[in-house]
Amino acid sequence: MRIATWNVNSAKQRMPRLLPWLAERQPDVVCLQETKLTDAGFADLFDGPLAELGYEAAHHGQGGFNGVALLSRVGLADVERNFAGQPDYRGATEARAISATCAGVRIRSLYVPNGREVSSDHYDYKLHWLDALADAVAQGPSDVALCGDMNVAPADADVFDPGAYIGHTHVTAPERERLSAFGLVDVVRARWPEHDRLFSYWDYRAGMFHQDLGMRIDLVLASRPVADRVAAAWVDRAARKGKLPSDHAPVIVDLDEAPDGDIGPVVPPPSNPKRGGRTRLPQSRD
DNA sequence: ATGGTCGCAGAGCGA
Repeated sequence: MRIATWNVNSAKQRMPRLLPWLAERQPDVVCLQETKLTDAGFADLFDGPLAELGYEAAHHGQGGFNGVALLSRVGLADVERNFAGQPDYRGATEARAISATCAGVRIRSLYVPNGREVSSDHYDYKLHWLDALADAVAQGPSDVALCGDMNVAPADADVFDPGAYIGHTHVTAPERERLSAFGLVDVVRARWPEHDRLFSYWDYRAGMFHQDLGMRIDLVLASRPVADRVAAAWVDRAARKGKLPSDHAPVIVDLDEAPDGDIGPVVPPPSNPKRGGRTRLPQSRD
């Protein structure tokens, strides 16, 4: 099963990139963020084309800002908008989370609040939002993947220059502690532990993408049973190139088949016949 | 090239 997550920065503007990308990459489950559409607006634009490509879709939007969606061609059960205990911002619930069960995995498409400035009310909102999400995830099923724009770079290797971010959001200890507190596996980092160029977001301004001056803030955080199935995990940089790109690239994760509980106990292989003494490798006799 | 990137909205703000 292939899972992808992509902050598209307006699904309407990204439609000419998104639909061909789906056809090319063939993800089974797609988490979208920043659709910037109402549910009706998303349905009008995407229901037809997505059905054509074989996807069911669930969208949670408000129009203008935020907006998240889940696309699936392997089932989309128990769709949940927001999450239990999700905090409001200045009295309003924002469209930043949608969840569903797809092929046995609880998938959450998340757009974590930006935080704007350290010591702003938006930063406090971000930390509370992550705390509440951790509580909700802890109450949920054991096979889970949090996918989306976390607006936190987990480590210094996840920004192009740690010095450039001193005093900024996305890299502070409280934000990073919130990510760790999920107790989940950052599957792209786990797959590429030494890489320092795994960025998923580059500012549109000043040729940042061209110079590869980015951040890795789009993550797939998986519970151990799901992380143990990861066969591939990568950032699809090609989707950030060319005309009318989002400022984020998609993250793609391939999972092997879930272990099947119905096949019974594994039968041990027959033991090797005794040969008397140590087994020897074939010797060349030239 | 006297701007500087987008998107939403239809001015300035959010990212």
